[in-house]
Amino acid sequence: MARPKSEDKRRAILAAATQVVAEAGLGAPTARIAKLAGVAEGTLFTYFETKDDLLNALYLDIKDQMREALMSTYPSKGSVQKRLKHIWQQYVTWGAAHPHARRALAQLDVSGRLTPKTKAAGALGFGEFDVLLRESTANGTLRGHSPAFVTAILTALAETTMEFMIREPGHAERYSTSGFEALWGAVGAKNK
Amino acid sequence: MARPKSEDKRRAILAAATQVVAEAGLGAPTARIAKLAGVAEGTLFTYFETKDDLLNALYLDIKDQMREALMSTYPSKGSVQKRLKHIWQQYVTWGAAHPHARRALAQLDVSGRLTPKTKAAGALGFGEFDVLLRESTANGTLRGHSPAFVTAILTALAETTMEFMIREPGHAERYSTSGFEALWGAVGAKNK
Amino acid sequence: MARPKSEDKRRAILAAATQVVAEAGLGAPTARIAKLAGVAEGTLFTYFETKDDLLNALYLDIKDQMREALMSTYPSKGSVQKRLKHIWQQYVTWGAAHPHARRALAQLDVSGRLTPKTKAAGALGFGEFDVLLRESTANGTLRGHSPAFVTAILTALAETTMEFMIREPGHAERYSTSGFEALWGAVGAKNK
Amino acid sequence: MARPKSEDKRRAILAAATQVVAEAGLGAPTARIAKLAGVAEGTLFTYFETKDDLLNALYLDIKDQMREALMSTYPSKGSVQKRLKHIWQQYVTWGAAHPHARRALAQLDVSGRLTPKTKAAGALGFGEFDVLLRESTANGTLRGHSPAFVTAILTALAETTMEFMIREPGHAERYSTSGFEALWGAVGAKNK
DNA sequence: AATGAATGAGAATTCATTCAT
DNA sequence: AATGAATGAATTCTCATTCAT
Repeated sequence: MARPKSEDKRRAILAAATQVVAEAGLGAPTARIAKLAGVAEGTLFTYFETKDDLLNALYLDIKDQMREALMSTYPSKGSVQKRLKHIWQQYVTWGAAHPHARRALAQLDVSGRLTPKTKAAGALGFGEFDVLLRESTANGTLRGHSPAFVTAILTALAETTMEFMIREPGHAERYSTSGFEALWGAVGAKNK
Repeated sequence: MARPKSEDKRRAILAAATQVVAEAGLGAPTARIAKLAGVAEGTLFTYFETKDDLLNALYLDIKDQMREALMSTYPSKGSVQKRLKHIWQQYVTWGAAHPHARRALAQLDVSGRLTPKTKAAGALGFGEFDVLLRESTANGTLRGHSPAFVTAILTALAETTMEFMIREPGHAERYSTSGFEALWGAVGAKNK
Repeated sequence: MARPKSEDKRRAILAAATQVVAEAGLGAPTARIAKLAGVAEGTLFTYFETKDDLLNALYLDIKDQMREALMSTYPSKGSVQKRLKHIWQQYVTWGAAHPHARRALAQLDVSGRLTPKTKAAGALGFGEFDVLLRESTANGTLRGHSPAFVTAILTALAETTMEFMIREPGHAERYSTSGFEALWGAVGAKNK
Repeated sequence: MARPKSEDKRRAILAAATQVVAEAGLGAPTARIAKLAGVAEGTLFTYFETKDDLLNALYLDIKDQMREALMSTYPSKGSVQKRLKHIWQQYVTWGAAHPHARRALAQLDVSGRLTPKTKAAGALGFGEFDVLLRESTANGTLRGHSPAFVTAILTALAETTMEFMIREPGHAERYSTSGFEALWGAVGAKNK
């Protein structure tokens, strides 16, 4: 066989795309991405047929990284609050540490260039966390909200929190804590 | 002297831009905006020197509309919760009723094409609401968060809530209520 | 109104396209056509939306010129042979005088880039000549061939003749005469 | 020594090229030809150094097939008309049976990508037919036209005839006959 | 001021050809 | 020899902006 497609190159292109999209938006030239990735302009298209394909793959890739960060050390046991807190911690830590990924994700999310399939695949696979949500929302530990609404609130508050953590790194720790308190106040069972 | 610039045309362009940006993103051609506004391609540029100028003006314009919706009937008196709830109600009602404006705003917010000046001006001018925030965060009625953080949380939860209100119009009322409860749980003083 | 579209520019583009297509085939860059026409690359596309549109317009334009050359002095009276000879003379004279147009036409004809509509429109409008053909093929003056077949034969022999006229300009006259004799022998009523 | 080049592959590439060029013109990607031929993209270039080389080889190959069809059963004896008719029959039968080859040939002929050498080689080698032409044109049996002109007329009328045979297969036989009558009328000695 | 044609610098993508495997 | 990934110049078309009318 001839040279096989290189996983390294694929990763380099995705990494470059993350940065370039974060910095310059979805209008960023594929040429710039290719250059930053260290491949020829045409090579990008042997790995991703079109720019939209690249964008969709990028979305899934970032979601994968995020999922890995959130779920790999997820504790199956412990109170709802404890498990939720774990997710929260991992999430904001990851997000604050990967501003490019976060920003690219934000652009992609509102872009209208993701296929329904991509959106669906991106949402999937948070496994045990989904279980936690379904159970807790059902039995009232997380009020009576729907799991989707709770996830959306979690995401929204986490994004907000990360924003502040990045803006004021000195107070990152404090924001993370405040953020979680806000989340728990928002969705945790009403205290008597 | 020649004809003075027409305020009508300016408004038509902004309205068209709102819709086009909402539907097609920031990459949407100025020609499309001009056409929808019913003016010539070149005319757009006598009202806004560059596309970025238009985008910045659009951001401020939508923020203005939002402000008008939130603040025009703002009650100076009443409990913190009551006044906050008023803001909330106006906000999500406006947002659910103006999906184009909301979507355009979301695109603009993450675009990197707004000048710091525009961002600042957009945040300003919520007048009495700012006072409420500053006082309440100071005296503990709204926990100890900074006013900026509280505003960000409010915005984030409201956006999330609107999303669901638009997606499931039949349950709009319920989402609005749940959303406010979440907000109050998140930022209201800790119930003993 | 602003600058109106210029008929001169349209003609310049078509003329340039004729030459460039004749010389370099249908793969010829639009940039080269624009340059030869003395307009900017983008301008070409304000006159013809796509390259295919240009090609179709070019086909019709050349056909128009041809039609003009063949039919403008067409004699309504006279024998079938006389009228056919007139067409022949005009045709080969025009063709030998416009080698670029002829060559471009040949490329377009076999290209598969002409719409059925264009092909149909190009064939139309040879008016009185069509009448001549229909009548003469019906009454046997032109054997029993169908009008379409006779036209095709006429075209094929004319093309061949022009080829030789251009290749050996010194014998142009003689080829034209020989060509017509061949045509008349091919399609004229069988001599007793 | 490494594997010798395979004649099978060479033929597969030429066959694929015939079809692809017929269907998509000379602009057709070499990759598509290679794929249809069942070889790798790069392999095509070990058999033909450049695309133009392939195109020139293709032209000669199709001409060879044609020659084979026309000349293999050529009767050395018989009247001029009889021998000419044999050529005609073989020609239009072959052409109607190989539309791809015919169409590819037409594209190549007007393409400007054939070298003079190729054009010359393609015209050569019709052996005894050339003899027939030279003698008959000289002694007046085929009027006084030059052999080249007669060949061109033959080709032109045959192409036209084939077009109609393919378009209306039900009348193929009739067109073949009519076509030859036209040819004989065109070039046969003037009937007294 | 209003118009829309004109401009030309990109943009995404294609493709003949090369070359590592 | 065979493969197909890699290359980057070339291509068609778009679009913000300018400018003649």
